[in-house]
Amino acid sequence: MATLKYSRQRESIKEFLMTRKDHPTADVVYENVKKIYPNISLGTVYRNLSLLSDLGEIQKLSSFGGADHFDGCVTPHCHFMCTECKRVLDLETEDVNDLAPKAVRNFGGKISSCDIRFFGLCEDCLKNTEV
Amino acid sequence: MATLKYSRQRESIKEFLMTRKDHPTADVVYENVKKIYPNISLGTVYRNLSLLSDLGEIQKLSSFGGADHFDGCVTPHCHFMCTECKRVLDLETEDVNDLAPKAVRNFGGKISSCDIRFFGLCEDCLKNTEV
DNA sequence: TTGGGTGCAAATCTTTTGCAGGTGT
DNA sequence: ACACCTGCAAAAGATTTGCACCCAA
Repeated sequence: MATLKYSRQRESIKEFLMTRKDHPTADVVYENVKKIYPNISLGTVYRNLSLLSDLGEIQKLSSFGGADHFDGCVTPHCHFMCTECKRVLDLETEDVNDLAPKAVRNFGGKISSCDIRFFGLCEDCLKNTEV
Repeated sequence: MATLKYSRQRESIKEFLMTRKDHPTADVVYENVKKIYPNISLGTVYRNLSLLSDLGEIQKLSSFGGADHFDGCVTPHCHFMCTECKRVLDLETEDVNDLAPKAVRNFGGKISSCDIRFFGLCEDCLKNTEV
């Protein structure tokens, strides 16, 4: 069995994610954790992001088109991606994450989670479009 | 300007997608269309899937973890992915796709679409688990 | 001591792209 | 004929993995 062992790299990766309000990609995590552990490798970052995600300590936001994004906040919440600047943001919503599964009809399987994503223009890009 | 020109390959790709209830990946599309046009290349499949998706004639379901899936049905509806067998299915639901955007609070941007995905065990995998 | 963790590099997988030649209009 | 489209292959981007060494328990 896989006994989890402490690693400063994993700790640092998780800490970094917690301090970020945006949702960095593995690459961005790598660049930043490298400031603390210059020898860390991208492979280690991927391995730990994947491990933390399996443990449910972080959330993996699979492909919004390009590279995966990672979210240090695991409370269910919706995400928004700007089709212009590609930024990924959190969204405040009523409790759609609870409601959505209840809207499902005629399904014999078992739903355990749901992921809601919105697309459109973020506030900044909307302003630029109006000009 | 890009004037659209007919191509039997594109036609065949779209036709194939319409006949499928599941949501094949580019690779599966390629393997199947090759039965009709043995010389078709994977690049052409990708180019046309991307083009059709831009035209709004098909729907691209970006990364459920691995390769993108494509859906010949463009009416808004939710999708489900089995965490066990990785199958992607359509789900019948109340009109959450209309409701979800209305649940958003304090957002200054403009939402133009939403994508709802459920995860869990499909009917078949649920049965196998119970055994 | 022992098995998990790491760095490095190579490999894999998915998708995109440049180019020369083919084809619809 | 002109512009778009195709096949092919190489390139690009993201992620995984094999291996020898390192380190926490």
